[in-house]
Amino acid sequence: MDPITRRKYDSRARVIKAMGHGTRLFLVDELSRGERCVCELQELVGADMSTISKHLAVLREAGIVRDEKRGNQVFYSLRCPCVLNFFACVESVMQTSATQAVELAR
Amino acid sequence: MDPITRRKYDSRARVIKAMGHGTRLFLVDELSRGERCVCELQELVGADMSTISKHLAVLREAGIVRDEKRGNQVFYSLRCPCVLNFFACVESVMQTSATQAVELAR
DNA sequence: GAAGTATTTGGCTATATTGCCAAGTGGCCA
DNA sequence: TGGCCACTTGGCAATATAGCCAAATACTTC
Repeated sequence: MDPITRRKYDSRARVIKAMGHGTRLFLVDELSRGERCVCELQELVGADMSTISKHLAVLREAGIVRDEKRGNQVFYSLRCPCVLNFFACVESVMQTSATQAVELAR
Repeated sequence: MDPITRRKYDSRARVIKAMGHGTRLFLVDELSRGERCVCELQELVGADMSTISKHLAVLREAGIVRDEKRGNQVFYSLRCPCVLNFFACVESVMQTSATQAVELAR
């Protein structure tokens, strides 16, 4: 694989990788219902606020979410709602795996 | 987040995470054009065969690809082609980021 | 300006991932 | 059986990631 191609796939992978974490996937799912401030998200996840902030930074740097400061709060929202399409596909991957596991067990 | 919910998002994330690597993304893209044996993929990527094999194992364990041994070769193919939909979304995320970067620079 | 709230950043340790080499496995053919 | 080929597995070192605490920043309100 030549360096140009490699870079192309690496940069695409960076976006996907940003979604590849349980907490961040949850954050994306929650943001699909509308913008949320960090403290609301922290409440929902139940981790340290610094942890949530760092996860949100990963999503922001990947271009998946946008942040907007209002007063002393920061509101996050989805920038590309198409990432929600991942969920359906993931479900079908897991479904297929489960189905095959059952069939193998017979 | 309660343990059940956490597990749900963690297992979904595992599938997405499997795609979150440049080489694996390339493998998926290549497999979208049809089944390939490990040595063909190795040729294309240009890494050690053991490295390719391990990447394929990650994709297989995530349920994204299937392997089939024929003779002394192992052929891999996509099990859930819906993962290809990720590409279009990733492009649009990167497009949006790039657009915004340009606008901020003005 | 001081104090309070919301968030980010720095720094650290624990853990996970990556990629190579070497060794093991299984099928094919002489 | 012996050797070869395709592939997987084990093991290791380098690097990246996760999550906590503490400290810094930013905004608001008094």
